[in-house]
Amino acid sequence: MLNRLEMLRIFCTAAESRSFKEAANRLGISPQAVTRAVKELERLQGELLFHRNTRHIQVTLVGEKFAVIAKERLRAVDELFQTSVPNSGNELQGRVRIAAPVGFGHKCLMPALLELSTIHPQLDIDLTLSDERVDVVDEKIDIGIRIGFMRDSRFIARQLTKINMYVVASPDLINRVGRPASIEDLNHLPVTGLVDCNTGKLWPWVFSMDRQWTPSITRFRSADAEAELMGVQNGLGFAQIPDFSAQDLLRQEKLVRVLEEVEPVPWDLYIYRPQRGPVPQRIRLVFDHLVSRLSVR
Amino acid sequence: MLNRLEMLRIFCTAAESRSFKEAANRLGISPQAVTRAVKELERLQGELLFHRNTRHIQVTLVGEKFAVIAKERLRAVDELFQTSVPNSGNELQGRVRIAAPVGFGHKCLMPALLELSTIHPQLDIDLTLSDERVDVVDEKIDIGIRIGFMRDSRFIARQLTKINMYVVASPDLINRVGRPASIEDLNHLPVTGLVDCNTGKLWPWVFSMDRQWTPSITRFRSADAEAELMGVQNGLGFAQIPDFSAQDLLRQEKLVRVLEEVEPVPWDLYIYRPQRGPVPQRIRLVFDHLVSRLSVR
DNA sequence: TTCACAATTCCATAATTTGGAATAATATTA
DNA sequence: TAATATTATTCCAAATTATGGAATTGTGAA
Repeated sequence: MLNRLEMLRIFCTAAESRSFKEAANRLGISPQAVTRAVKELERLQGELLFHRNTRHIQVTLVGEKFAVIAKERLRAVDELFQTSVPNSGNELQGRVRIAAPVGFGHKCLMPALLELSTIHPQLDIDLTLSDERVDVVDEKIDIGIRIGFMRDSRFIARQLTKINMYVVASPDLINRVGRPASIEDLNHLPVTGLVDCNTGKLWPWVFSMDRQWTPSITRFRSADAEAELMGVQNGLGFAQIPDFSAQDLLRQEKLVRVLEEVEPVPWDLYIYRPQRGPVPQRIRLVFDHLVSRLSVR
Repeated sequence: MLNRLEMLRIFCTAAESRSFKEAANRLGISPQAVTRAVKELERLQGELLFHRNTRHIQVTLVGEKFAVIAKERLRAVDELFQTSVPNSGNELQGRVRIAAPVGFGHKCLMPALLELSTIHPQLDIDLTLSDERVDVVDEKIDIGIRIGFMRDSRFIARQLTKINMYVVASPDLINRVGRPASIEDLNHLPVTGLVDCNTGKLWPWVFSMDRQWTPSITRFRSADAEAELMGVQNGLGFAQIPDFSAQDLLRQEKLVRVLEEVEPVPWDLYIYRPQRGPVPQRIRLVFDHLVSRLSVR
């Protein structure tokens, strides 16, 4: 008999996804496994939980109600396996190598890792922050975090959240030079730029309908996102910043969003690790901890 | 990785048992499976949940607290798979053949089956009540209930409860002839007897330290336990009766226990079904229902 | 000191799970 | 309208996990 807990987990994830394939990706399993789990659950419940065809899925009313209860109880059981602090067994000793984008690392990842280190002092976290494309296998990384696409079946990937890209500037700057009304206006306004370490060129800004705009003349540019952000805060120019970097400053009204109507579709943030095999407990522990902490947004 | 839900179930059952072997019997699994589940749970929790050696087990304090929470959450998840009344799918249509001892059938099994029929009107219960040894496979029985021993690996067996055997008589009879002070005294007192259908002879009475006593001269004898019980109630003689038959009459002081100090160790009551394989849903449903209703004592 | 019994470990076998490949269905695009 | 791309589903061979018998070890009772 299928693992009932996993069945519920799969069902709940599918209920929050636009397709079984998406649910499968989020869980790091195959689409067939999703189909099987949902079918078996429907058989046990004696009810259809999804209306579906090859083009889209729709939770039934029964399925929605069931999902609410199931998610809660699933969480309650999962807690039984997470709340306790394990003994310092050998399995939790050892290094965990993590790679993540710089900005995300500073803003979101470090708090989660500090929390983890408090709980598990014996873990040895080896964190590589880089905006370069890091290969998990070749660089001997245990866990990676990446923005964009995960079309590589070598990895178990889970989507953590969505990353929005905002165009922002300081209020002072906007008072001085006005707000851009279109993407083209950026050509005549001071902007900062983030340098792509791989190419030495500036990252293009992305907009809705796959439009792109690359700064040519910048007031400030750097490969260091932190430095760019400082420049933006100090009125050096407009910049396109991921929401996790900008949101606190936006909340404090130290930065202002512009060109909101042409914002691009959000990018996916993934956490991934090498293809399954015997995974050390400490890797799994860190992976699961990061999934749970970084998904809450 | 082990099935976490089953791990919890095994742990909770072990926490309520005097040995891992007993827990294994109750769950219809092997003792190795219990050992494995508990060890894995201890590894995940990083705590010892049992102090144990080959002679006895003791839940730790941590284990006790964990068991309380785990049991509740396990029940909540199990409910997800039980509360709904499934559609009248083909799988719940059909006959379920059950065999049980006569007395137990009348007293305990029928109420549970009536309840089940109310919930699932489409079930077709085929109940065979007999004190003969019924072979589940040969007689095409889906579910059997048996008192005594289940040393047959052909079956999935679960212990339901313990059956005590009481020597009882009516108060009137005791007033007339006195109480027996020893097993030997029974030779000089009126007794009733239950006839073994298989052999035509009287069932022996069983006592502590594996002592047995077989009535020779009886005031009344029958293969029908109900008739024997009526005889006992009406003062025809002493009888050895299982507790499920006697307990109501004892409570109402219509019968009185004697020779309590030589009562045998309780016998196990088992529910069993043929060895696992594809088991129809309705069989499983009835089996699980009976397990849950008949274990409560 | 011996014995009986149960927890645990090991290992071969059985059962289950898995994902690639194939098939069928469906919305989108040309 | 036909072709294409994508996804749900099914099938099947391979991989992985679960299982219980046998053996070992430990422990309380006789």
